[in-house]
Parts: sequence; C-alpha cells; structure tokens
Amino acid sequence: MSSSGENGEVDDGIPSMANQSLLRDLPTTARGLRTRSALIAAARTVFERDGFLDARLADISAEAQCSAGTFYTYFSSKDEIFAAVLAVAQEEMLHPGMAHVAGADNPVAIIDASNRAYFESYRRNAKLMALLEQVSHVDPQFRELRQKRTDAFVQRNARSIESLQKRGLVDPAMDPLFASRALSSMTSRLAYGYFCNVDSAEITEDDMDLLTRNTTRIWTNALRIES
Amino acid sequence: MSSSGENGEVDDGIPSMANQSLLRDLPTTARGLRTRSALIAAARTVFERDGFLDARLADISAEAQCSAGTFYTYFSSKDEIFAAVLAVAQEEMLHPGMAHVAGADNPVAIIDASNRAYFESYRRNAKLMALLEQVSHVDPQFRELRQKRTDAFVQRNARSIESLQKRGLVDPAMDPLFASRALSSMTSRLAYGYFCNVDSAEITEDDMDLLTRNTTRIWTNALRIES
Amino acid sequence: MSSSGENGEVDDGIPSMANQSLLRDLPTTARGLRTRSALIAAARTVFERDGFLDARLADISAEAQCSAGTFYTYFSSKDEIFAAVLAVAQEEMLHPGMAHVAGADNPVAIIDASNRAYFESYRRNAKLMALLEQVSHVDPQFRELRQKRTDAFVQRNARSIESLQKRGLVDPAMDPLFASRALSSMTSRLAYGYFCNVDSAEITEDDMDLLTRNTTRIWTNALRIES
Amino acid sequence: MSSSGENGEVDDGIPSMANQSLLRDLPTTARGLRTRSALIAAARTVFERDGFLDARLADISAEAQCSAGTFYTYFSSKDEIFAAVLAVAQEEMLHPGMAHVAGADNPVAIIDASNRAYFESYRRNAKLMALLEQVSHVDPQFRELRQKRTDAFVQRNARSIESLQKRGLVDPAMDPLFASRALSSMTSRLAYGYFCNVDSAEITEDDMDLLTRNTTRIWTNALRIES
DNA sequence: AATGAATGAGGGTTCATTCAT
DNA sequence: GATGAATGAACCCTCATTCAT
Repeated sequence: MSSSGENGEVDDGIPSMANQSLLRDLPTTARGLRTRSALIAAARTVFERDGFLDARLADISAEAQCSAGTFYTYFSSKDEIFAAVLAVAQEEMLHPGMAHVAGADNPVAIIDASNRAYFESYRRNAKLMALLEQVSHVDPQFRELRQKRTDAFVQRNARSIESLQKRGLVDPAMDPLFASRALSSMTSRLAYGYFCNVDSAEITEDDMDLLTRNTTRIWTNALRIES
Repeated sequence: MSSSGENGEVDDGIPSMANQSLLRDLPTTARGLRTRSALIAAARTVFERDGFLDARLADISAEAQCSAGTFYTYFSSKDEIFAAVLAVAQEEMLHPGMAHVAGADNPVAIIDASNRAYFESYRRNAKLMALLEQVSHVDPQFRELRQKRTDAFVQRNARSIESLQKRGLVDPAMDPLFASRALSSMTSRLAYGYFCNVDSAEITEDDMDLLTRNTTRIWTNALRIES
Repeated sequence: MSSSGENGEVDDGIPSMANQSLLRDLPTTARGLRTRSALIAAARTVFERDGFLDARLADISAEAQCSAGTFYTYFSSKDEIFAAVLAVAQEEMLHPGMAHVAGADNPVAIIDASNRAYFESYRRNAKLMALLEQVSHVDPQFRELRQKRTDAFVQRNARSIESLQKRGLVDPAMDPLFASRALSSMTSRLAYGYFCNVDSAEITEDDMDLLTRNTTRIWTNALRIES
Repeated sequence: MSSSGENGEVDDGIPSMANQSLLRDLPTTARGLRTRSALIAAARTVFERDGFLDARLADISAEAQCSAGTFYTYFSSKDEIFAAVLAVAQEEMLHPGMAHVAGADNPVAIIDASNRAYFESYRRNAKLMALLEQVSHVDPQFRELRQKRTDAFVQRNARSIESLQKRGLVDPAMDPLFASRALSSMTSRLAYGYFCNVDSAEITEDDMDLLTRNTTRIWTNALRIES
C-alpha cells in the first residue's frame, strides 16, 4: 500500500508521468545524446529555478551552452522538454529500487513504511514535485496526465483497503475508494506543504520521523486499524 | 470548527483573501464606481473562462465594454484586479450569513455541519476556487496570502481539537496542530477534486450528502471521536 | 469589349481584385484612418521596391514611420495588407472613369479603344501589375482571386464576340470563348512584357500607338473583322 | 516554326534553360554521380510538390536520402540545384526527338504541327512548367534566362513569318516581330491556363485536338494565311 | 474619466549554412 | 564523400502599458 506516491516506485502498471506520446525518437549519435541530455538537465535547472512559466527556451539553451536553434533539434516546445525532464527524473528515481516491506503482514507497518518512502522520495525531489504541481495547474495536458496517475494509485490503495476490510481489520462502514482518495490527497498535500515551502536542507531526520508517525496515525485511526 | 474554509465565513480574525495592500482607494464619482464594478465583474468572467494566465487585460476591458486605457484608471495590473475580484467575491459570500450549529455541544454534529458548509460554499464558487488554486501556484503574492489564510484556519481548528482533547473526547496521542493541518488539507483537496474537475451542475444533493458523511467519518475516526 | 483589362474599368460585375473577406473593419478615428492609410501607402512602396516576397513587415512599419506593433492594429499578415493595397489601387483607378467609345457601332474602333485603355492603365500601374503577377504565382489566395477576375473578363468578351458573330461580323468558325481567352491572354502578356521589364518612363506615346495598333490588328485579323 | 516552345526541341541555337554558368563541374566518382542524380531527382519531386519557395533544402536532402551536409558537396544554393533540375529535364526532353513536319511546304500544317508539339510537351511537363513560371517571377536570374530563351524563339518565328510574308502568304501589314511575340505569348499563356490549373490526367486527346485546332486557327487568321 | 491608437521589449521559431567526425 | 548536429541571423507576433485627445 502506498499513500499516493507519484514517485519512488517500481513498475506497477501505474502510468508514467512522462507522456510517451510527447517524446520523439532519440538521436542516434553520441554527440546528439549528449546535447539532448545537456538540454534536459539545463531545463530541469531552469525550471526549478524560475518555474515553468518564467522559464524561457533561450535560458534553457544558454544553460545547456548551445544555441537557441539547437533546442529545436530535440524538442519543439516547453511542454515537450518538460515531459522529457519528467521521464529522466522517473528513470533516476527507479534506480534505488524500493525496498518492499519485508514479508510483513502487519498493516500498520506497511502503511508506515509506505508513507515514509513516499515522504522521502518527495523530499529528495521536492523542487520537481513543486514544479509538477505548478505545471498541472497550468497545462491541461499535464493536469490530465497527473490525474490519471493519481487515480491509478488511488485505485490500487482502495483495493488494499478493501482486502483489509474483508479480513475484518478495517472499519466496515468506511468506503474503501473514498478513504483511499481522501488519505492519498491528505498525504500528498502534507508532503507539498512540508517540502515545497521550505529549503529541504532544513528538514531533519527527526522531522521526517515525526511527520511519518503522525501521518500513519491518521491513516490507521481513520481506517480504525488496531495496531 | 471548520475544515479549512477559505469561504463562507463571518469575520473571524482570518485574514481576507484580498490583500488590502493591493487595493487602492475607491473612485469618488458614481460613474467611476460603476466602471470599476464592471471591470471587476468582467475580470471574474474572463478569469473563470480563460484562466488567470490566458486572460488578457484587453479581454477584460472588452468584456467590461470599456477601453484598454480605462483599465489603468482603476487597476495597475492583472494581480491588482484579481485581488479586487477576490475581495468582491468574499463580500458576496458573507451576505448569506453562515448559520452556526445551534447551541450544539455534539462535536460530530459540529464537524459535519462545518464540512457541509465548506463543501457547499466550495461548490457555489468552484470556478473561483479553481482559479485561486491556479493563481496560488503561479503568483507568489497570492501563494503567500493563501498560505497565511489557510494557516489561520488550521490554527483555529487546532485549538478546537485541543479543547476537545482536554475534555477527553479526542485521541490523546494525536497532535492537534498536525491533525488540523492534515484533515484540512484532505478536505480542501477533496473539494477541489470533486468540484473543480466536473461541471458543478452534475452534482446532486445525494452526492453532497455522501461526500459530507464520508468526510466527517474520516475526521471523527481520525480523531477517535465517539459519535 | 475589353481585352482582359484587370484595371481601368467602372463597376461592371467583375469581382474586385481585393477580396473583401480579407479586409477587416476600418478604424473609427481620424488618426486611425491616417495610420492605416500610411501603412497601405508604405506597403505599396515597399512591395513595389522589394517585391512581395522580400518585403518585411518591419520595413513597412518603418516606411510608415510607426512601430512594428502598430502594423497588427490594422492588419494581421502580409496577405491582408496586400489586399488592402489592391483595394486602394482599384479605387484610385476608378476615378478617371473610362470614357466609353462614343456611340460607336464600329467593332474595330471599340476594340482599339479598349486595348488602348487597357495598355494605358497597365502602364500607369505597371509596378503594381508586376507585383500582382508575382503574388499570383506565389500565393494561392491571390492566384484564385485573379483567376476569377480574369475569367469574368473573358466571359464578358466572349459574349461580345458571339454577338458580333451573330451579326455576321466575325469568323463563324471561331469559338467565341476560346478566342476571348486566347486574345485576352495575349494582350495581358504583351502588356506585361512591354511595361514590366523596362522603366515605364522610357515609353513614348508613339510606342503606345504602335503597340495598340498592332494589337488591334491581331484581334481583328484573328476574328476576321473587316475594318 | 514553333510557337514559343521552351521544350521539346532539338538544339537550335536557342539558349538552354539551364544557365551553364550556374553549374559546377560534375563529380568524378560513380558514387558522387549517383548522389548528385539522386539530389536532382529529389529536388524535382520536392519542387513540384511544394513549389520553389516552400521547398526546403532539408526536404530535398531527406527525399534524396542523404544528409543536409551532402547537399553542399554538389550544390551551393536552391538556385543552383534548380538550374540542375532544368538541365536534366531538358536532356530528357531531347531524347524522344521531335519529328519535323515531313517535307511540308504547307504553312498551316507547319504551324499546326508546331503548336501540337508545343502543347504536348507542355502537358508532359506541366508541373515543371508551372514551377518555371513561378521561379521566373521570383528569382531575377531565372527571369532573365527565361526571357532570353523566349526572345530567341520569338526571333526565330519572326524570321519564318517574314519569309512567308515575302512569299505573299502573310498579311503584309503585319509586323513579323510583333506578331511573333504576340502569338507566342498567347500560346504559352494558353498552355499554362490549360495544363497548370488542372490535373493533367483529366485532359483527353480530344481536348488536345480542339486546343490545337483553335490555336492554329487564331494563328492563321491573325497572319491571314489562307489554308 | 474615457478613449483607443501607438509603443516596443520580449519571446518564439525557422532554416540555410558550417564543420568536426 | 558523407554525416548530421550546431549555429545564429532573421523574422514574426503578442500584449502590457503609455499618452495625446
């Protein structure tokens, strides 16, 4: 079970944040790949620094130390390079590989681990998450993409809740889908509030522990899971 | 107690959504007042139709049936007229006057009434709320404004929770401020999801009942309030 | 009867060279009208100097002594201002008013007068005609426009030929429509060759006489009209 | 005698459409020759499809399945490859070899055969002819080239007319040079009108017969040649 | 107060041409 | 010879803002 986890997950049937349809073929030469990567890295820097709206394509080219025209060799719009930034970020985030909660059949432990993983991933990518939040309020394409992805997580968590319910471990009066939606919303919004309004460096491990513990308590109380 | 209620409240020490510092003196003549009102109404129409970003000042003037120059007699930027739109909206929302839950000392009833009032206000102003959401992700000034306002609600609700806790009606292990933040976040996000992604007309009274009931259940479960 | 006469004609049911659909509403203020006229005059100057293709909108604004942005207050493209140039040119060309061949029932005299009028109009507007020739080979919109207009002239002349034929004054073996098309083509191409490849100032009245006489002779011979 | 025949002629002292000065030395290797040919064929395809102006060098390279850089190994501009396209087209058109009108001393038959040959050549190469028309209105270099070539045809035909005139077979009042210019203009413009505004496939043999017969009739009438 | 034309900085985009591999 | 990425000048277009009337 995961809170709403846009990140930090192994492949799981959840749609990727980076709409494949937005991405064109990769360049064939090494030089081309290098330039394309430089542009994506530059874009991430500029986006995180200036926000999606204030980022100018010229800034991105400049940051990537190439000319304005080169941008168009690889991307045809801000949208397209943003999709590429997301795609790369996602790849990076997959690498660490999420430790599954070892053989646990303890629902509280699962929820707690899941929340912790979510918050840690969010913290590591706080700037990108803030960006994503902005973009999804600005660009209908990404809004929809994000919606779909969130829905998929919500569905998956709803099924977990339902199964716990059948085992008598969760408040039978609770609508699993609604609970999933509500608690996922809560968790992602908390993460946004905690990590996107401050310098992430200021957050200590104790803060993380507390945040996770408190969040988990709300989840378990809300579902009436006995620990 | 109110979920996070940006709207539908009597004056309560909560900062207004419309930063007073953004607003200049009102015009003196009747004609001036009329033009100013027309501009504000036009701005709301255009903002709700096109979004904050895509709204052009020329569109607003046109919608208000005045010239581009006239705009600057009353406002000096998109920000400023947006603040004015919010101020007017807030005034309007005060008029109906919120019925307080009559003499009730039943916490569940209070939470339920509060959630219902919040959702109904949200529904009535769904387009404006969506707009506010967008703007607060786009314009730091409004982001801060909104943050402050949300914080004030969270504080107030935290005090309510704390007082219930002292009376032994709420889980003593729960941090009142955290719970307030989490549940407010959850509620506002649910409202956004329910009302800002669909045509509000499609929502029936039954939907509203269900939404409120489910939300209240999560609140009360989370706080371990016995009904 | 007129050769193919794109110009120099009173209203006659022949479609205007300037597609009305391309033109927007005129500005209301005197200043606006002045600026618009300045832009059109500047456009004509620049078009005639540089050709349609090499004319840049910035050049036109500069020539009209206004900023680049002002162009877009009145026109939205090179096409649109070119249509306006044509419309103004046409108005100007109407003013002299074509003297109809006084009461003549002499076909040769009519043809001769018509050819002379055509050539004189062509000479006066040689640069514009050359421009039109260029544009109609470059812009499908104007190509079509010109085609329609030419067709209308051809039709009208064909009817004249047919009527002479019925009176026994024209070779009965000649297809009137074909003859009209052929002779109109010939005349306009001759005009182009004579006036658009040289400085019009070099052409004497004697040249005009000779050109007209020779052209008329081909017309009358071709139709077997006896003089 | 030929109408104005830009095509379909054996070498006759008429300047080639492809200015030799525009063409550089041929490549030495077989591979080089192949690439060059592919580029020229591709250019013709692209020019005929998109027009001279809208054709981009990148499109031509792509169509020729070579890189953008390779283009510059053989040509240095759009002009230069267009000249090469014309040169190749001319070579191709020479191969069939034009049947001369067998021993005929009948002027009408000669004119008719000449017109027919012209129209047929025009029809076969309609797209290229339209292209040429466009380019000569766009590029001064080709405009001049075409002018020279047309003049040579006009001169040659003028001499034929003059000789018929001396034999008493042509209207003595007609200026041979003028008549040649006028009738050549007419014929080429008719051809353009007939073949460049429609899909050539729609034209039947009957259409060709009629066009030729009508054209010849205008020629012979105009010159007062008795058949 | 109202007008609406004029402004021009600011950003996007194309594509012929070069050049290192 | 061939490649194809890189270049950057050139141009287009928008729209918040000013200002003379």
